[in-house]
Amino acid sequence: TKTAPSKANLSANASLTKQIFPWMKESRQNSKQKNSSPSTETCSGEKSPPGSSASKRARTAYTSAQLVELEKEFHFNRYLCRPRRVEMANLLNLSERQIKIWFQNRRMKYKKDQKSKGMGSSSGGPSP
Amino acid sequence: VMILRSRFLDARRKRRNFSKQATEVLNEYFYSHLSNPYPSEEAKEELAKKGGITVSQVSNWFGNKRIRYKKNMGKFQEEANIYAAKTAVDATNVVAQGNQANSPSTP
DNA sequence: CATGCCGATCAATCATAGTG
DNA sequence: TCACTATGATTGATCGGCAT
Repeated sequence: TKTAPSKANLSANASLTKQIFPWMKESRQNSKQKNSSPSTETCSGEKSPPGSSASKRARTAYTSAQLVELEKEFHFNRYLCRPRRVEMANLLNLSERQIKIWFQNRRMKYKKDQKSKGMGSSSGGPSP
Repeated sequence: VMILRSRFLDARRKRRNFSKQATEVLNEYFYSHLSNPYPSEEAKEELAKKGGITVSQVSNWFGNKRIRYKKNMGKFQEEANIYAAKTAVDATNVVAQGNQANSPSTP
């Protein structure tokens, strides 16, 4: 509570506060990051994996309209070709990178769903 | 904003908290591997079996646990001590274990 | 050497269950 | 009955590895 920043200063281990293992540290965006610099980039403008400077990785909430289009396209093709990706990007006002990532995540979700549906005997579990 | 509330029919609606048994098994593993709380796929399957939940649920649990633990370690102190006492595995140096009996430096 | 995909995670957020 | 917290699930986006 109280948006106390408290970046966790181990403050020694008064009682038995184990330790601060690496995974507990500020993770992500730490090791390295590729950045675009050359000219001819495949993707549209969006080419600066965050980390250091601008465009922080904000969880842009896609509108239902965008999701409907993406979902529709996914049912048509689980994989997108370059040209199509460009179209979608302009149509939905999203970067090619975002479209690519959305499809990637969607495929993973699809695979997960297929798995859960594969099992479950006749009268599956969650049936009230 | 209001345009996005189309999530009113999401799947994450009806949620049930895990059984005491499941929570027990998960916490036991988490705190006994606090140095590296990343169970392998096999370990997840075993935890899922012991807790009577799915592997995905085990993954979700560890994902949430890790983030929430590091976000506010102080809040879990008590819990940590309780489970830390139960098990001992905690191999802060599972990797070091190998070289200890051999060459100290990494070739 | 660049680009796309996969698998695992992260991190923010949603929606509900619990608690006082 | 209500505010606030605890917690399971969803998902946009990143990281490392591998294939093309």
